[in-house]
Amino acid sequence: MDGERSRQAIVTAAAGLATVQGIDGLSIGGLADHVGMSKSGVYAHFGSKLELQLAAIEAANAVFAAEVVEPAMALTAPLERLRALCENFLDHVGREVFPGGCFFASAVAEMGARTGTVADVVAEAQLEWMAVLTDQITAAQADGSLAGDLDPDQLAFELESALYLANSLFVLHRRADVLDRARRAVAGLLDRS
Amino acid sequence: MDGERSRQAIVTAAAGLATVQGIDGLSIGGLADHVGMSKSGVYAHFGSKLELQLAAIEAANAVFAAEVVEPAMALTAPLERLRALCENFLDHVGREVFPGGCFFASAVAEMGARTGTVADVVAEAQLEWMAVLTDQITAAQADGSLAGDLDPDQLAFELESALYLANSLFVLHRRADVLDRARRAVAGLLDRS
DNA sequence: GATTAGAAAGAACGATCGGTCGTTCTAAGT
DNA sequence: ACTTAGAACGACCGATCGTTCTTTCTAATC
Repeated sequence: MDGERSRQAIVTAAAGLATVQGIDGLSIGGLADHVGMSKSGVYAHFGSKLELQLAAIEAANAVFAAEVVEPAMALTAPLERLRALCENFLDHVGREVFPGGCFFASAVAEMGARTGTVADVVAEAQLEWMAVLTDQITAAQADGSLAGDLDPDQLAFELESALYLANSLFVLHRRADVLDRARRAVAGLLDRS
Repeated sequence: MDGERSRQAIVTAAAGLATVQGIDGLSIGGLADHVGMSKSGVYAHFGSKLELQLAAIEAANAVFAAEVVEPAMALTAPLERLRALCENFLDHVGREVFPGGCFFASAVAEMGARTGTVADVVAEAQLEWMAVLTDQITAAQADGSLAGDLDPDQLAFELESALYLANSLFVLHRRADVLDRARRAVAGLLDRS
């Protein structure tokens, strides 16, 4: 039916608005105006605000997978996958897919100190993303393209830290050069061995 | 008078609550309950919510200066100041001075994509903090304790990225080992030359 | 002791919040 | 042609939001 298409439009708009107003600050009325529908028309697609929030997270996850993870995983060499993961992330931020930058970066910052289902889902998504990085690091160590004596979790932390700060500063100051700062940091981390 | 003391208590509580609920998500009624006053009693100290938010930022800035910046600046060697700035920050986060971690980290993430006075003040505070780091880097280069050919802004970015991610992950997962990850990253950046 | 300034309380305002309900319209099934 | 399911609407609910107003209490001033 036609309902699935409008539901998708609502959920995509919700994910974008959530990067600016927050997942919690997102209002159903404002979302309805943004997609040109009535408040109850939007609400009918979800039984509660919680379900809307979870659907928005799911939509953001799909966007992130399609833009960042999957194109990198299409490569074969682990080190090249790792480079692509970082570059795809920075490119994804720079293209301003969401007005507030990476959805999960803003979600982590907003929900980090809170409890509840949304916070749990966000925390789990963050762990999964770090695991994607760590997996490729250990694989790159196994095939000899990264030094075997380094700590995979430590390297993943240092890579993610550059990506994470670049996203925040790009959104805050709207200057593209912070993305290049992150690219240089990533190159420094991966080319050292 | 006694009014200044209660105003200080309100503003300190507001800064703490803002790291969990957000500067915008902070409600005056909830803040009043938290400090054991009536809503209008709290409100009387500030003419508007905007003034309350600005006062909370000012209070957080004072806490940050007293806990992180000033103790580091009491040292004399620029490189030791730099180390102390990073360590004081991580220690400040680990002691959970604010329940949501570093006030400005959450403020940057929340206000990054928005416009208005609060967003401007937060953005300026972030620039000032980065300038504190950069100043000590260039000073350390001048006295020979850091390599002269490295880019101060790049090193400041990489240091801050470790601190910034450590703060977010500590708040999100409540695991103290991410602070040690950041300590190792900082040591790697400063001991390389 | 009367006056006064400031701190806090209490009630109420318009607006908006998440959420509910009944209705209308449309398109497919029989 | 009649029925039915689903999409969307408009009106409304109680609660809470920021904000304003008036009142009460207290402590210092003259």
